[in-house]
Amino acid sequence: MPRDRASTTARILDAAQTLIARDGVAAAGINAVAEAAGVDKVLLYRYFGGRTQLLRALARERAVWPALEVPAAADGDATLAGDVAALLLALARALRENPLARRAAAWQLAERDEFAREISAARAAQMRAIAAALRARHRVPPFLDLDAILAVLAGAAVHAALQGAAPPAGGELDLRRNDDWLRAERALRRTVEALLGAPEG
Amino acid sequence: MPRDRASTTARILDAAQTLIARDGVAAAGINAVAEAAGVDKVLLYRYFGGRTQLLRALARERAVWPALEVPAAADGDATLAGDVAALLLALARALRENPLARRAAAWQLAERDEFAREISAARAAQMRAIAAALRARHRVPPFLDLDAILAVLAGAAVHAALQGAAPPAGGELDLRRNDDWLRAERALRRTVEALLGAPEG
DNA sequence: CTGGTAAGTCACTCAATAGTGACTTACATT
DNA sequence: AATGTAAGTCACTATTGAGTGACTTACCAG
Repeated sequence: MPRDRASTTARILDAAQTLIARDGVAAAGINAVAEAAGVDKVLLYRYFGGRTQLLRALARERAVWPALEVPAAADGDATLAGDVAALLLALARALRENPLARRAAAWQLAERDEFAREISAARAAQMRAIAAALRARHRVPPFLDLDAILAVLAGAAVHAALQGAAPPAGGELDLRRNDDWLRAERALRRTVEALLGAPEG
Repeated sequence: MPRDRASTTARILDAAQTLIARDGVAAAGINAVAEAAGVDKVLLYRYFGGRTQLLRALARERAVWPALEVPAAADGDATLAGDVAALLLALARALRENPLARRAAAWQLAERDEFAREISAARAAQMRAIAAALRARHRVPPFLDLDAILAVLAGAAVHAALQGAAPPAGGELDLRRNDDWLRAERALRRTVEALLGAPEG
């Protein structure tokens, strides 16, 4: 192990990320992270200050919340319903495929510590960006409460991704299986289209 | 403290319930529960067998997942959309007002232990009951994937209730406030009506 | 009144947690 | 070559977690 602060901090963050993705945020304790990184735990305190600050650094420097391609320019073909559906499906799929983001999302729903707040902030910023982009691209009818609709439907997307990571309890959709997942996606797409004006899907 | 097994076990379950409602499932450790119940921890092992079995007993004997009034008889006035909306809103409200159920729901989304499975089972059973009741009461058009729709929209309801228990990160809806909560409820109700055929709400 | 059973108490073990103080060693600058 | 600084190592504390063995005491049946 060379004496290289930059590579050491990177390895610490990598280790924390891996542990969280595999076993959840609670599993990323100082001792566990230090051991996984192959580094003395004193260095975690020196470089980050403690567990809280380690997690904060992780939330800020790594993509703990998935980044989405927000449609930017105006596009004559695009409909509000189509854009919303595309964004929500992209969100659901990103969470489904990114264990770190999934664990972070679950943590954000369950806990109230600083890490949860950090994730909430990233999430809220993204929602704001999406809402702004949609309003820039489309004329949103004034009777549509776009913020509330986005909050509710994004919740559905997030929830589906989280639920899909857990074994189902029988009789329900098994969102780990691809066919059931597609049924859920379809339901979500149809929902958006029914709500926001529907080209046939 | 009288020598009374029944009342002791009840106090243990009460204590576990209170701790979970206040600080989450992880806070309901053997030591913490025993202390909160005013009981020696040996009794937890004697009467339940260990932490895992304690939680299982709790899941089975207390209402860890909120019970809903599922509409039973056929009612000429009832519409599918109306029934679904009513059920989803009842679910969201029940979770919003029941901290134990909220913590359980969050746990079920985040963890994979036996307690999580127990909650999933209760949840899945409820969903099955609801779907069955709806099919008994209404003719569901064959092109509607009712199971998928219920899964996605119940997810939205659950997610909203969980999100509403956490402080918001700015710029978003604050679902702890009643007016924002009502906006979300409205969005959900309109969504259901748009999807399933809409009497004006 | 006696004895067995179950309720409750006490005092531990073992492992893992966060966090700290004191030390050694590499390395770049002077 | 001397030296200060920062990287890395070692050994420790204090707390908390789950779980167990051995004890005392209340109470009910005979």
